[in-house]
Amino acid sequence: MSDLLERLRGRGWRVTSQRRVVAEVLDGDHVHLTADEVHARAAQRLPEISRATVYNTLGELVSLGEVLEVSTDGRAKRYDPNAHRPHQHLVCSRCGTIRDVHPTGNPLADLPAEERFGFTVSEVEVTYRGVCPSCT
Amino acid sequence: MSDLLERLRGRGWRVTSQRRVVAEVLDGDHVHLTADEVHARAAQRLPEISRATVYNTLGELVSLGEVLEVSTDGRAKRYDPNAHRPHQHLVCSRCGTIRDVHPTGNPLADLPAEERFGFTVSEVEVTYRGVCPSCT
DNA sequence: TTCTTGACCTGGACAGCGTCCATCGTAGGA
DNA sequence: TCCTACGATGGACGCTGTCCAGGTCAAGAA
Repeated sequence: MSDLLERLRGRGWRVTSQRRVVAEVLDGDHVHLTADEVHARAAQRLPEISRATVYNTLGELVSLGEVLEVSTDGRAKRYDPNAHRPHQHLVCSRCGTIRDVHPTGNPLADLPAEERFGFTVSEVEVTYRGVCPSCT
Repeated sequence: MSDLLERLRGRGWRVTSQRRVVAEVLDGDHVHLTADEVHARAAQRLPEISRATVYNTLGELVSLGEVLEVSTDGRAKRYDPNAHRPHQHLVCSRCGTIRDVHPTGNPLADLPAEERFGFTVSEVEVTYRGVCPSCT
């Protein structure tokens, strides 16, 4: 994640303290924070950072393909920094915990032509649901 | 869908005109209405029906397993009356149209034990995304 | 280092979706 | 027909996300 800012600077991004803090908050594995959580953590380091800036920065990171948007519960969207390794999600139905998982096989191949209704299908998103060890 | 009301009455549901209208609106194939759309259509037949009642009724139908909740876009949830035949969804990224589809294979089997992190996995949700014929 | 400027940040207003609650109405059994 | 508990109403409220006018500052130029 440290070279993320360099990559963005190379694309003409102005590197500000706000953007740096948002990028730092989104570092790590199995990170799936809501915009509000990102804002709360960013505000610990930069108390005056505004909600609008967090939303803007997250939106930019998503358009640039550096962060994925995940909505597993129909409530707040979550932001997943693990955008460069394809993966799916495993969600606990009780507590909402999310893990990145790597299924075998290619679900795109499982959709026969006669089930495509003329669509040009380009993506598949798989969400596994169950109960995590702590909630069992 | 006509026996739905009978089934619900058998479970102790009080059948009111509001619940009947909501159930009727949700009849058909490839129906994926938002709560607001359900309310608008219900109000054509029963002008005084309230938003709260529509939300309550939809929530009850979901808990009873008669209707599925689908959130494909992170915005309003959609309600799918086709709850008794397992299926997945194909969504147009441009216009948002949703089709029910039936992939081959069993995605649950594609998640190896070492990728389950101790979860008891019980469900999979697959969303295919692409561009529909009208938007091409 | 200082200057300049346009991209960026801020805070608040606003909109969409959904929930809650006190009160009123009514389905369905006695 | 009457009673009553379950359901409907609608308005207030909360959360998530967007937009905007005005103030601020990163980074290149000199």
